[in-house]
Amino acid sequence: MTTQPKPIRNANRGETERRFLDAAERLLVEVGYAGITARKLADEAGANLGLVHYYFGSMEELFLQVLERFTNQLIVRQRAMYATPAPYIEKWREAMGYLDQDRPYQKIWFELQAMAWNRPEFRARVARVHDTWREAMRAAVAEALVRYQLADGELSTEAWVTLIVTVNEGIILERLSGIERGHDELLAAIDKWLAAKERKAVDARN
Amino acid sequence: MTTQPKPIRNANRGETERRFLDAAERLLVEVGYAGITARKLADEAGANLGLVHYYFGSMEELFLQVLERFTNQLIVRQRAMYATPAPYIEKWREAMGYLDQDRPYQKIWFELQAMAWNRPEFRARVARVHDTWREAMRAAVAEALVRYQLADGELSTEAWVTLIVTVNEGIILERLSGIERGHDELLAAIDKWLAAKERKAVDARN
DNA sequence: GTCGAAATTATACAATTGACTAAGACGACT
DNA sequence: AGTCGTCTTAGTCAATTGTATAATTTCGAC
Repeated sequence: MTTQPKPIRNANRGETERRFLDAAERLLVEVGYAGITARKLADEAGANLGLVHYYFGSMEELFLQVLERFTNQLIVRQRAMYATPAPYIEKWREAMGYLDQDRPYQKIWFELQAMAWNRPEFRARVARVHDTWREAMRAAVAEALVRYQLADGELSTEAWVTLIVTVNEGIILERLSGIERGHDELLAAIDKWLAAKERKAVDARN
Repeated sequence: MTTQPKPIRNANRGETERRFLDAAERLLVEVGYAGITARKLADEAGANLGLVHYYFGSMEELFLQVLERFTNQLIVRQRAMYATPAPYIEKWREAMGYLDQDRPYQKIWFELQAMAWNRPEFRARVARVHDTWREAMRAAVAEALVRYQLADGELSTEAWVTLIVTVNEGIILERLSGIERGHDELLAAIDKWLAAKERKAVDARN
């Protein structure tokens, strides 16, 4: 009896699949989803065209796996960022750091979303990711509202989350079209405002 | 001597061109830019395939004209909205009305933007439209800041404009993926906040 | 009604597309 | 070394693509 609990597969399978998914992400950045063909993809992955069919069955399925893998990583990162006990301003600053550094990441994410606008199955996944993202934020924002004495203001936690998320998305969207006007100014003002709140919170604690 | 100042063209030329551009917009809503082919387009326009080449030369040129025409209309509407002497809250409410009613319009605009992410010529046009949009807003926002006693707050006019624009874009983006969570709540809170400011402004004037 | 330019149609074409298959290479096991 | 399933390759296929062109129709000016 073969004692292997699972059927042995050649070590290369996962490796090659990964190369395809990586290549797809690079091409999303370089040419956008509409410009990706099976041949370009195989070329970029340094693999044979036939493997697209062998591993994924179709381009549709491949894109779906790209979406799955990418959004999983996205969620992991978001959760890690918001789950720390650090005061909100630190999380905000980390998020703004991503906003500046991760341009390719953002291009991938928005290309996937644009693709999803016209594919119900993809849309559902994108919607779930958004929900998960908001959920990861909510506790941190709720905490911040208390810490910064905003809890009895005009905006509920849910409204604050919406405000924060949409501003972020809007900024990314504009940057994809080469628009940066006003971004730094707004973000600097928010940072300054948060810093003042944080200072006040620290003072009150002493 | 023929006294026609311009060579006579069949009356149908402009009409047919318009049918193509209209059809392209409908298809942007229905299937997205990546799903538009010359044949689908001719079919949707109720015209012959050959006319795409006859009138536009190429699909690229056709899309460019769609972008031009659409953004021109967009700018006209934005300018008209912000150029009135009405208090800011009315303009805000009108804009929020568009946000709810003009879903197809938004889909067209975002598809064109997604298309532009990977085409420098399109990107430049989109960037210019964004600038023009902000410009149209700026005066109205600056006025509002005075009227609502926010002029000496933490945010400059430019920062306020960025905030307003990005929140709008973020909301539209989320809705394209079927996400509506928190939108109404945030918008209602903003409306309430603006209404209070407006009331105060009217009272102070009496 | 005839003429000629403009508009429209039908058709053709080369190139590219996603999908598929048969044959061979590889690599871990006995 | 031999075996067997996995992986990889090269090549094929029908369908679709954007573009082009030749033939036809339309329609206002004369």
